[in-house]
Amino acid sequence: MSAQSSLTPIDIAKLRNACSTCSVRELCLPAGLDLQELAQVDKMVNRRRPVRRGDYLYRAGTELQSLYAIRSGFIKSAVLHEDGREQVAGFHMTGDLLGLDAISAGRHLCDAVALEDTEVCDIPFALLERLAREIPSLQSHFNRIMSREIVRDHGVMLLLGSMRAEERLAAFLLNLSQRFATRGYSSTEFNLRMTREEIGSYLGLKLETISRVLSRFQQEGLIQVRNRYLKINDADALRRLVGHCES
Amino acid sequence: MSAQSSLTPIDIAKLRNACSTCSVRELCLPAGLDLQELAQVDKMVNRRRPVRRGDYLYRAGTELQSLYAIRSGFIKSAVLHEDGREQVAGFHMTGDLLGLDAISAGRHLCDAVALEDTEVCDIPFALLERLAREIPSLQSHFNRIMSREIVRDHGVMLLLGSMRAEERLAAFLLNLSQRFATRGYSSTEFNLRMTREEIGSYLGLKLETISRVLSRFQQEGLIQVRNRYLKINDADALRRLVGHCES
DNA sequence: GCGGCCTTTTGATCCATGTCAAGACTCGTG
DNA sequence: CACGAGTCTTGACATGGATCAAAAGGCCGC
Repeated sequence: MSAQSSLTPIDIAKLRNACSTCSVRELCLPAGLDLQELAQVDKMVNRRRPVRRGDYLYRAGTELQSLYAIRSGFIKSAVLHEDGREQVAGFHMTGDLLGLDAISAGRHLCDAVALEDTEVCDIPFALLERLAREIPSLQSHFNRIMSREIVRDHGVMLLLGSMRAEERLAAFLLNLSQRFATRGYSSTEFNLRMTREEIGSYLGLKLETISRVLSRFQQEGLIQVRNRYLKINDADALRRLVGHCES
Repeated sequence: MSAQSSLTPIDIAKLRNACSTCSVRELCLPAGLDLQELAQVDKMVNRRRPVRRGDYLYRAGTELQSLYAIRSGFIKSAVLHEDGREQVAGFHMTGDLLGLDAISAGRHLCDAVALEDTEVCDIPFALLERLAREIPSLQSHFNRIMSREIVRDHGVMLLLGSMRAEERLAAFLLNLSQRFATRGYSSTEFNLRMTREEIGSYLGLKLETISRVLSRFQQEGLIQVRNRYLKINDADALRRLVGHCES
């Protein structure tokens, strides 16, 4: 199916570059593209865009133009209630693909805000659909990405529906830890990019509860926290806390 | 793109039949298929399968073979914790497509159990992917279905994360009501297919709470309940209760 | 039609988390 | 360097929903 075996080292380097520089390894690396396909993908994803801390990547209600792959940085997505409350739907980091929920209605249903200076790759959705039509493995991979998002959401539902505050926060920290590890950063030491309030919103808890539970974890020696800095001392203990509920 | 204009009345009848009899109007109706495509879809979806009340459609851990479109009946999907607790992830009725979360890992991650005698259409996933490759509008539609599932999940997350018991139950009843209406049934009078415990699991509440809130709604004249029978007297009041949080 | 099991209702009490409030810390800016 | 806004911590108290318990009602097989 693929002409992968005919790739020269230069092609491979180019491919690797196209993927890693644009954080679409998520999207194209496992797809097994040939040279021509590569050129197409190259064209598609070579539209970088910086988003400064506090700026919106997109807002609820706007038309879906592109999906966005995070090249670097940190973004939260959130739905806004009419009464001003906001519910954080997810935190996204390097390599994550944003905007999937907009495909359904053709317009975004949540806001995406950068929590630190961020660079994304702009992936025009129409172009992606067209390309995926021509490159079956790309389509197949895209299906899996969508499905993975559904699985992730089910995990959050489980967390919100059946875990207590301590369990939720432990699960959250472990999840962050693991995602940093996957990206080559320390799994035990990192800076939170979000406020206690945002964590609380995501976990269905109030900011005071987040603060209290973090303090308790620290007292018990499981972690060290100071403001946004966080160090995990005893990941196993956290895992035991989460106990029977893995997402 | 499509040869739709060349369809004879007979073809159209056949198409309508293929769709309505198998509850894949969800999947194929909006796709604008031509005759040959129709034949292919026909082949794909003409595998019906009955599932008796209490039986599993699939179990967590089993390999993904097919997606399932519900032709009639009622199915719950649930993830099982190691400790035996279960978390209901969704209730599904006629026309719904099940199994999307399995695409990610190639195996099912939750159980699907029939809450009443049910008939589903078996849609081999490999075949669906192949067909979608040949019929762009089918692929496009499938993307939207996946996205819609993500949107639905976000709605549940919002409900679990930021609504109180009364609001959750009101939202749940309105959602059921609306889905029955869409399918041509009464929006105000229907039988619940699930136990209080299952509702509670879905909404992140205990069965006693469900029972109590239902009783309270009844006292206030919003609904009438007797066992599984439910009648909505004042949908507007329920909507006001849910207030600012629409999913 | 009876007996047993599952589901539902309702009451009493408890507890985890929310709410309210005060003060401390942090960081960016004038 | 001081100020002020935003963020975080901690305490006291309130409360929604969980838990425990008992009894009633419905359903199914015999």
